[in-house]
Amino acid sequence: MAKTISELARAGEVGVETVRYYQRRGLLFDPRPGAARSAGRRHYGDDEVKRLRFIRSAQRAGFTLDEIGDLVAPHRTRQEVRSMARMRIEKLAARIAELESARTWLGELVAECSANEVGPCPIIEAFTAR
Amino acid sequence: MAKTISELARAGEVGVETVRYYQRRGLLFDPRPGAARSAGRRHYGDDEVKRLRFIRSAQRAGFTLDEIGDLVAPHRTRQEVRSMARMRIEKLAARIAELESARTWLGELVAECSANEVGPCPIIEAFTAR
DNA sequence: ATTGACTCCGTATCATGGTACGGACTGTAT
DNA sequence: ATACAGTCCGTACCATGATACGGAGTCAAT
Repeated sequence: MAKTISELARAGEVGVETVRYYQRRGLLFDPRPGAARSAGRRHYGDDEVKRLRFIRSAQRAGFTLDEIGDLVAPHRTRQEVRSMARMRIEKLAARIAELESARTWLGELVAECSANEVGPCPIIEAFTAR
Repeated sequence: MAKTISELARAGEVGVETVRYYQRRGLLFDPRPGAARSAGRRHYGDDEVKRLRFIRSAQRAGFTLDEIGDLVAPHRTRQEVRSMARMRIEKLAARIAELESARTWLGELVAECSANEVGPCPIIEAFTAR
């Protein structure tokens, strides 16, 4: 239950320096007031692991650390949080569409390039100018 | 046909400073040898526009500028270019899957949070630790 | 009791992709 | 001919998200 910083880091699949960085940014609880410390060492519980994992999930969803800071701010209402989540969902949809069209584009270039082996590569043709 | 830098930038939908940055990085042809210059001013043609647009497309597909530099390097073969493209397609697929699962995750949190208006917000619950 | 791993803290550095600034100069319109 | 916008060049700065470093202290096993 009581973890050291490196155990917390491992549990969250990040580096120790990253945990410390998140603490500096105020994203992770930093038990300064001596409460959960002993001899200068901090100790962390499952709540911290949970929060660290939340941060990573939110990052994967494309939230920036600033936005995550906003999200976990003390006085956020359910309405506010939901609206942030919904905005992110929209941006995700847009980004997914963009990546999908990029994938299609690249796929076409590859197919075209593989089709005939002679002449200039169509992919390379796509950016001629030397 | 013969464009100034700001016309090139507009055509590629980037800022002038960005064009200059790409030149510094060797991604865009920089007509230093006086050829396509007059009185210290550079001039650009459609080939440059094409290349600039290619760079932007490649970026949208997730290539880094370094990778794009590799891609447009002088002695790239068709095979090499195709293999880089295929690798990128795989990463795109992975990234798309990740974003889709993030979207699902967020969608579920929002639905859950909207379902009942009482008690703690499930989204906020997802990151408890203060 | 000594060693080796870990912790804490502050500060510095990195990678990526730009954006901004200041000064000198120049093309174009009036 | 003068003003104004645009250009060139070098260098500096920005945001984002880490990662590294050095020195001092400390815990835990041998």
